[in-house]
Amino acid sequence: MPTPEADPVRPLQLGVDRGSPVPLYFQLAQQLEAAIEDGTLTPGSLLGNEIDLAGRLGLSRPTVRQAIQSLVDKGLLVRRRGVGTQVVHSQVKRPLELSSLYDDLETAGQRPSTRVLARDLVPASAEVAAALGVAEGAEVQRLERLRLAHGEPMAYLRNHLPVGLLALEEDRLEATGLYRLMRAAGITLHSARQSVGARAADGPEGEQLDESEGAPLLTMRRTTFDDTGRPVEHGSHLYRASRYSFEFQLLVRP
Amino acid sequence: MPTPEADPVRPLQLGVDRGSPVPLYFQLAQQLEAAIEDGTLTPGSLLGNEIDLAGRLGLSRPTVRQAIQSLVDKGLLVRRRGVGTQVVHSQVKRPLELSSLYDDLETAGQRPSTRVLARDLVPASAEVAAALGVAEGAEVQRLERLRLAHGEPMAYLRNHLPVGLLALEEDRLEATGLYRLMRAAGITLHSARQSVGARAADGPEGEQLDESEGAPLLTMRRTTFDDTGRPVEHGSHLYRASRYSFEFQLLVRP
DNA sequence: CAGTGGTCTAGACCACTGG
DNA sequence: CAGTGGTCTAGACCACTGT
Repeated sequence: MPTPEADPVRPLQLGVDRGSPVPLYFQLAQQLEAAIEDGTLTPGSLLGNEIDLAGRLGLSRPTVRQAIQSLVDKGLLVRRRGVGTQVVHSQVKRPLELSSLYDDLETAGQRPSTRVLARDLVPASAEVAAALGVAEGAEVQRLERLRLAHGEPMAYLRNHLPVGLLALEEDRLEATGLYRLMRAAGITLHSARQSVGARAADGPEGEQLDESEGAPLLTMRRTTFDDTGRPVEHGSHLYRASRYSFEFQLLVRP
Repeated sequence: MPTPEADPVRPLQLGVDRGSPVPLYFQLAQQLEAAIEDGTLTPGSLLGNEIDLAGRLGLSRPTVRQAIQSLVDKGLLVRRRGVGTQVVHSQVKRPLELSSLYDDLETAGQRPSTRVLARDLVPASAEVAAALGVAEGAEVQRLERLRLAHGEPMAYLRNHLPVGLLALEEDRLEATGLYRLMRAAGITLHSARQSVGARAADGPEGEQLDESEGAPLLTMRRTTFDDTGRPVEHGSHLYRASRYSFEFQLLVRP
């Protein structure tokens, strides 16, 4: 067996700008990522050892390691002790953003729109209370929307939010997604816990979504947290299975 | 508004064993994680600054930072410049492992079992070829199994693997999950790309799964990659929606 | 302003891999 | 055995936060 794809760095132009406010490790990471994306660094190729790379760039080894580590975390590089650092073999697409259905549809060129069905204060059910960390029966904001693409219904969205977190203005809700409103309000979304299942539509649900009774629906419950770990939203949504599926990526943490 | 929950470290017993082969930063991270889990470090409490912590433990600051950073990556801590490091407010459960249905069921005490329906070599379909990175029509290993819990069918599992990757012995397939076999064979699973949807069962599917025709089924397609980015498995599975849903966590990468 | 985390340096020794 | 990444140290300066 030949040695693993020997292919040290060649026409690879690396260099950092010490005048820039962008951290050096980040500049390096960006350049490496770009080189991987555009094929200058081919899958399987070795990166050359950290010490040389640091010397060539005029950086210290920890700084170079920080850049490399960030790409390892993204799944673009693999490190093996005694071997070296190589580019992964197949381009593993990056994990999906925590995005809203609205953004997903817009990205896909589907011309999304929203019809607000309800927007009021209600007492929290047991499920909502547990998700948002409030007392059962305490007031929470409720939001029910129908999401359409090309004028056709795609999903029935029901959300609950802590009171006072966000001003929900109807015209803005119809023009964009909930997550974008949150980000615009200075909320840093951090993580979400989701549960995806399926069930048959009952009569009224089917009518709202233009499906017949008994048609399969995708169900999604999601609680979203900000960067301090506080829950900022709980959703319980129904999607037409004929029109929508969830795509996502799992990463194994070593 | 009072200052954020003031609560410096008090009865927290930290200390590292320099004789241990376990890295110092890892020892510290484990102790902090345990303190968060058992409530010694309460949500919102501040950790005290890194310099002090390092001095108190006889470690350097970078080592302490490495420990803290690993917990930030896990979503257990939040750092804010000028403020400090605090424990997140709600316990965000850790992201799910890349686990097999078999393990999930076993963990839930559901006594899983497996019936192997097919185990042979077949030409790759377009979908399988694209997922595994082989030519269309090239030979791949096929595996079809019925997964049961308490003797009741839960899912119909169809997998395709590159030839020669793994010896699939029927008795071992019936006693455990595919992922555990892979790990035992020295394959390091790294990431997976998934797509989850729903559709109605057709006649034969319903019969296999003990559901009537038209019953909602959860569908899952998944391609799994090892740590070099090479695809090691592609699955196309059907789950009884009445018995199963997917739980997972999304993390936003800053 | 004082205090925090964010970045960076220039070394060191160790553990593992491969030939 | 030589070469790699993994870990660790003891400093330094900067950027941001709150009062």
